[in-house]
Amino acid sequence: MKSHKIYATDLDNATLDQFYRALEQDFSVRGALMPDAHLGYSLPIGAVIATSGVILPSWVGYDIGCGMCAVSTSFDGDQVRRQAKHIFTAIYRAVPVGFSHNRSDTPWDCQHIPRTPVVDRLLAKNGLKQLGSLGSGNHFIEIGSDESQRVWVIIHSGSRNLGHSVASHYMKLAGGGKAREGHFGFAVSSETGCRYIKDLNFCLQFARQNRFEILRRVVTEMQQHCDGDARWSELINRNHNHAEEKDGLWIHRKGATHAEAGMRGVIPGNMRDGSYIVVGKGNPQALWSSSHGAGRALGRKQAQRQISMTHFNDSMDGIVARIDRTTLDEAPAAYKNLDTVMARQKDLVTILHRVHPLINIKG
DNA sequence: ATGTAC
Repeated sequence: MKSHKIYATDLDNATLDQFYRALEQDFSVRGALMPDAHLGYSLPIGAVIATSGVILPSWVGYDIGCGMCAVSTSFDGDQVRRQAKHIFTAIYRAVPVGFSHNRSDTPWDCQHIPRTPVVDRLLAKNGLKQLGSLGSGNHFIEIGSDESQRVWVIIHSGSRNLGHSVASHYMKLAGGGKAREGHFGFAVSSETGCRYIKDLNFCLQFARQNRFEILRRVVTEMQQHCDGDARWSELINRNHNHAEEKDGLWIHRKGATHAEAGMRGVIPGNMRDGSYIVVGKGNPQALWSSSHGAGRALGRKQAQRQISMTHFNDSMDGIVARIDRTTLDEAPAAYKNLDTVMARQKDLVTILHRVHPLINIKG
């Protein structure tokens, strides 16, 4: 078996099998499985695999560049608490959530960023309308307060339909039509491989710009109700779905955060327990990575069946959030314990701050 | 993960 390190302790066989099947591929060199790992398609969520000369769209996934932004602010926590319901309502007016996007294009100077006609077509269609939209599922906006009562704004979102369309396009190309299940990739020096890498990198920038735009809108809305601003120069941005070249290998991270020594990151838990702001240790055994969250304890359907609305309501006491049947599969009880996950990755990241939610926005 | 069509 090739060199690998597993940081998860409660893995099911299906997830472990999926990881080993990926690692067995000829082009796989080394692997790591983060403490929040669970079953995905082709590669588990929370897996990191280094390959030699091959890049696989299915190992990056559909939401290319999905990730986190966080910024601390000069807002006063008590004022935010008092205005929380107003801010909550204002954000839902300013940021499209779920499947929706903006009515008009969001300005973005992206002419200089390389891309192929695949991306150009999507931009000409409605790509720029998607900038500043949140999406659905586990994507969220969190306004919270840390151990020093400092207010943070944290965003989890990705490359929306643009990234999804790019990913689908290249997965079909790689798999000859059957995109999802196999370990189909491109030689990185092939023409198609170069095209995928170019569009992948564009999508990483697009996802980052999407989070910036959401952050800008959230802070603008907060300023209608409170005094303060973001400390923009200290903005953190980390994506957890990408592939990047390092020392001649292609490192695929699918639901895993890049965590080089000194690199800051954000590890979200759930809508009640909030998020950790961390700094990487650059652990080579973990392929310079950490978890991307707490990980799900229950699948979405299972969560909808098992968790009662009463329990969900009670567990969210004191936090302004959308608490109804549409967000039940995002209830705190659907996720693993965040502190257990953090304990398993103490050799991967150092904790800088703990942010507890005041307001949570979901699609 | 994504809206609306291989």
